[in-house]
Amino acid sequence: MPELPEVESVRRMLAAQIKGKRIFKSKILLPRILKSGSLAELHNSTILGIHRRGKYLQINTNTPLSIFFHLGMTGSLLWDADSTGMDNYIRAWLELDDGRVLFRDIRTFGKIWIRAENDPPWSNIGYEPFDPSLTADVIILRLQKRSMNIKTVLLDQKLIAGIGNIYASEVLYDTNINPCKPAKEITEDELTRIINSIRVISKASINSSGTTFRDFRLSNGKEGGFANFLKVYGKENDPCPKCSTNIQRIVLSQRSTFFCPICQRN
DNA sequence: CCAACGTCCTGCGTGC
DNA sequence: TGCACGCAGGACGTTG
Repeated sequence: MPELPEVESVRRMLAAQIKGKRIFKSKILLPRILKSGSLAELHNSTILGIHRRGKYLQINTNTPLSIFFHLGMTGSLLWDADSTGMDNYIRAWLELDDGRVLFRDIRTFGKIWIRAENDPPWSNIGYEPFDPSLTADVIILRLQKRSMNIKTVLLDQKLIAGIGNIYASEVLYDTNINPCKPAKEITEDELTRIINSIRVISKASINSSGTTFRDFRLSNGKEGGFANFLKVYGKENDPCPKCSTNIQRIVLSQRSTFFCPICQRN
């Protein structure tokens, strides 16, 4: 489940692999992943850069059009220099000067859009976690309108962009906040701690090239290293690193949620 | 506006 | 051993 650190890790590696190169050809193997436009519109254009917004990636070209990607659950963008990466899960590819970018996606929740550079597919997307203008005081009023538990609200991309199921659990564990706590009861001080923790954990994860829990791969096909540093996600019945109580797994809004019942009592 | 829940999809783990 | 089934979840659509 590529979240902000995973998408950012892909962005950095892929940028080094494809920046400045020309798109000669392309192929969509699974048409329903293409949500707007046509890759053919980008043939003979040059890749100028690659950007991230939340969990979205945007490849900018020397035309008014960009290619936007969302990796969904199991999507990956792979740099395939020697044409050895083709398999049954490749859903699209771009042929560049000296290799291919493969869009590989097992569960096919990923999406591609060809749209104007300044007309992205996201709407009402929330703050970037590293945006300095994101402070507790600017979103506390919106939080206080939500009766839903804080863990589920952290997954809402319209509030803060980029948090997914893994980091929502990790951040609340780091801040000793119970995932079931109604968002409206979160204090401004707690929200400040949450924002800070999102930044610290995201940065640490990016430094390890993200979390490979099962399917995530970097654009060179390798796994991210942050799974070794997860404290609670996927750790049901393992001892809490802080107090040794068994980590619990519960389901909130149909999503697995992991927490320490002692450290995160409140 | 918000919440609840279904939908999409395929590999894998479980249980009979 | 083999097969059926349920689970995993990001974003969005529908319903209330």
